[in-house]
Amino acid sequence: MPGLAKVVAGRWDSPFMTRLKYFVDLAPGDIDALRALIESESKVDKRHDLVVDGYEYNKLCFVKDGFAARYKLLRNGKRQIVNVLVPGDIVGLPGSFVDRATFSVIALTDMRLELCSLDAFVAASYRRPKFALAMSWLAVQEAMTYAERVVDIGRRTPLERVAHFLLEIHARLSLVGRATPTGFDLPISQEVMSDVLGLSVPHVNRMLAKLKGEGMIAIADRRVEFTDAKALQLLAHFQPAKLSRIPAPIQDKHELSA
Amino acid sequence: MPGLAKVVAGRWDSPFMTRLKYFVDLAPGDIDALRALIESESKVDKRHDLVVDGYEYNKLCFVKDGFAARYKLLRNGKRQIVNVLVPGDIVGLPGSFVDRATFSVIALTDMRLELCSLDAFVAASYRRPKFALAMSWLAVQEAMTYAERVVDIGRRTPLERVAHFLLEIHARLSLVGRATPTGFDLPISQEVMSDVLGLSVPHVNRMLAKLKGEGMIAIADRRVEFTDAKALQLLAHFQPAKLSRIPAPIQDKHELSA
DNA sequence: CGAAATTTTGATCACGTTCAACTTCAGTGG
DNA sequence: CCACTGAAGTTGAACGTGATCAAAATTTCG
Repeated sequence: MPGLAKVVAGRWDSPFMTRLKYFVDLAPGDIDALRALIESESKVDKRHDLVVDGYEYNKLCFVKDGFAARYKLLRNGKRQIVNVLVPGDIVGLPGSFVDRATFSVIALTDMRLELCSLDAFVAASYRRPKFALAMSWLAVQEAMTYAERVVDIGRRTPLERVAHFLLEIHARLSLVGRATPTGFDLPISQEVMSDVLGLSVPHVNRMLAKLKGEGMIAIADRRVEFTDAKALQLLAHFQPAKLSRIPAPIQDKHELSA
Repeated sequence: MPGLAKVVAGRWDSPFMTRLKYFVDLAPGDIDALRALIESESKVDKRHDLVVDGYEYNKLCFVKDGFAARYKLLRNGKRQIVNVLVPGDIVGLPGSFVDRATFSVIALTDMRLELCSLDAFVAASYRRPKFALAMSWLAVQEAMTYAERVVDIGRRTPLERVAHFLLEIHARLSLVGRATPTGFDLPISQEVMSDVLGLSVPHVNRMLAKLKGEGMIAIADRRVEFTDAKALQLLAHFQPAKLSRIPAPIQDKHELSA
């Protein structure tokens, strides 16, 4: 709703598609097939659940717009968010691959989604193995995101954690064209951040204040600007991982598209 | 070397294969093709590196025997282990899917490995899409393991963490037949455990002592026995996630094997 | 405008780290 | 057989960080 991203979109501007193109060659036929998998679009309002812990869920559900959080609620009332979903991410990864989802997903903002059933995707994968390979790559990326968060929470100081988180979100938003080189909109509360980083709300607040005080970031109106990206990266020890490309099948060269 | 596991193996007893069978139907032809992908076997001694952070690595490398740890070393000297690899796990997941590995892997015990190049696997996947789908499922499982660890470290108490870790390893070893219903061999030091759980060594020691004191576990000679599995599961809030099966392609029914 | 959510600040305190010493045990050579 | 060595496990004391609780300030939204 806020007039932030003026995405000069093509007819079918899907952040998911944008993400795919970084590591897989998609022939026109592939793109059409992928498009055909999208059953429908839907909107979900802020604060509404997308997936509930313990229920079956079998949609892939690509995020077209908005933010969401994948989390687990513990019986002591505490909540841990394992990942913040941004445009291009898949809601049902990993939830749709198990009998009963073990994590819930909640919308942090109003969202636009593209629905796709996992069964349909798998069926398509048998005809186009490339799709299944792409799913492997996506799942690997998901795993790496989590692994990095484990390091964050386990062994980095609270200040480093906050810095690392901001850099990670920025990198992921950049991939789908939702960030400028030095800043991005971050429409999430500090409470959410604290549940991502395993800290208390007051402490997140203090760490953010410290980053501001040291001139590394500026926050205004839920927009983050890196005022000293170099220092921030040094502090957070941030090293973005780049997925390798999926090798093409060894066959007729002339079949490959430009 | 310690004469603990007398694996009465078949001709080709691969824990990796065992794991696959839980979620994918493998026809005899599939099994042969998979077998053909194994280039060679190799051994790695305890304390030796399998993957080094920052280097290219393009093998999948299935663990046949032994334990390893995937970790990251921070510049302050701290180490965070993001996952303990057990038989049936894949060393190169996710390391081989990125330009340069962002995590290192070290052998915690002497190991036996089955080598398989990622390129060969991908090539095979184009002919047998089922392989690529299986890889997706495996990567998803890896992601879920990490997600659970994030919850562990972020919001569970140290006592719960230790309990949860023991239950998780037990569940994973059970899947590949390396555990009894109530116990398993855990040939890793408390220092390793502390780096998995984001705790200090003395504190891990205290928590283990507490679990023993409350009669939930018994440890002797690097073997863990659950003396009160019920209480342990309650404490850790352990809920094992079960992968769904990969749907078969929609075609001639008679092609399916028993 | 009123109500609710969020951000900010402060004071206190418990938990888990840190550091150190000591024990235990396996392996090794005198 | 027993000292020597190094790795791993155990215990204790002191300290500091970040949680907790509480309250105020600020913003958002119905």
